[in-house]
Amino acid sequence: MTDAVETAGPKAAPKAAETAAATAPETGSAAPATRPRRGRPPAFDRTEALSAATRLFWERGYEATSVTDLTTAMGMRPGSLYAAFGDKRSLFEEVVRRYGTSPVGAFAAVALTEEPTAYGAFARILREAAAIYPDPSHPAGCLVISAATNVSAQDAGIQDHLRELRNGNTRVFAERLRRAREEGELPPEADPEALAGYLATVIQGMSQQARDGATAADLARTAELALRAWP
Amino acid sequence: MTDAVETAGPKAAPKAAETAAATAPETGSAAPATRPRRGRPPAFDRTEALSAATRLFWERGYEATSVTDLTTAMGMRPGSLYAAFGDKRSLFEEVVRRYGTSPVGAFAAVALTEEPTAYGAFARILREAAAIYPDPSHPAGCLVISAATNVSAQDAGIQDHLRELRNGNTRVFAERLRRAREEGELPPEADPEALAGYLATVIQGMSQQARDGATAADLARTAELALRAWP
DNA sequence: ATGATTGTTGAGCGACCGCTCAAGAAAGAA
DNA sequence: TTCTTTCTTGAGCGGTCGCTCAACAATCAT
Repeated sequence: MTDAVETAGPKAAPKAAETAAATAPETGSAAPATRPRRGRPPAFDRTEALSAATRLFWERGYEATSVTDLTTAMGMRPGSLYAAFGDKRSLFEEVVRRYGTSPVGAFAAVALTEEPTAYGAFARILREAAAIYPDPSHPAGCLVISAATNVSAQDAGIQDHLRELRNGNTRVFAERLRRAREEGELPPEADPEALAGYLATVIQGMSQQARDGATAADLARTAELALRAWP
Repeated sequence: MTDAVETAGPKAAPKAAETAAATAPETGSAAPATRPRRGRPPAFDRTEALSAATRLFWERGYEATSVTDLTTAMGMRPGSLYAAFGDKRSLFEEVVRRYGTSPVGAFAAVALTEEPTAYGAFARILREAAAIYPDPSHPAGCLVISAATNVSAQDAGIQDHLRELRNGNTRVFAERLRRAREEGELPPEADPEALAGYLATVIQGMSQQARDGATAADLARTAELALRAWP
């Protein structure tokens, strides 16, 4: 349950960060690029560091994860972290962006594009959620759903950001269901918005259930029951 | 969605607090009690203070609510708060206990005891959740579901406490559904545990949806769709 | 009156928060 | 080599965290 529509658009260079991104936009063409950078090379692997940060934010949430927690898990001192990622908030946003393009974070969008029917797509989404959310190879549930539910007033923007991602997903659901009704897959009296809200509700509930210890088998049964509401 | 079975049992006097509780267990019988206390009377109304604390914890969660936030909203200085309620954690636990006995927090337990059929009980629970969770007279959603989802390692106990309340409710759901199957209301092939998990999932999802801005009308449609999965 | 009891107050404790910065280290460029 | 560039390091900034405490205030008991 995360961004179904990946907005890799403007981005408006935050301030720092984004140093190890560009591989070779200049330098002619043929060579496989990766011309050695200029100064001292970083002592950390950016991808691994982001994975460690993702794990922490996913497990505890934004505010409950301190910069000390992050530097310890990422194996770097505060100065390096701030030079590489900007500030805590920018790091979190980069984590969320990366999560949205990962298999675990983008499974819903993938199912929507790959499945020919709406029912096929949403059945697959619910069943994959049941398998992914309690998977022990990562923290339980969905990062976008659970990482910024308890925030103080000064970090309300983070909460709003994730909320907008969630509500955006629900809108994408509704869009797909409207199309299904137009194409005759759903009966004319079906209510796409209501069905989208229901499916989002079940998915978000499944994330919470996984965090409360529900197993993949538990959630699979929930998914099958949820599908019985299909018009 | 909170404690369906109210455990007003042992309690084991925390440390401080509980001062304004006993009204008149001694002093004979007839008089309407409330014999004046001994020392200086409190300058605050305990119920009002708890309501203010409840609102804050409900809205932002346990860790995101600071003691400064609490003292400001409750109209008292730190010393008074600690003398009256113990510490922040004890205050939160008292808030949760009180929430569990309030109409908003106990509606599920009430429906389970008042409705003769399981379907009647769970239909009422879903419909009342749809009306209560987005009610603007209090913070959105359910305090037990959303007040301790993001906590640091040192407050994991709070998270565990609320999780146990949630899972306890699911067990009460399953118990009611097992009875319904035994009594023939549900077919023999029905799976009470699975149905309980599904209903808990929908309810927890509805709480999240309410916090994301879903209206009572939105959630009412979700509730009706969810009920279509009933065996 | 005086003492006992209970509650309020304001100052402030140690710990941790997010974050910064001068100094040093490791690389390519000259 | 020396310069420039990039990254790391360790110390530590101001601020907020949860919480405590001595002094004072308001009530009942005597």
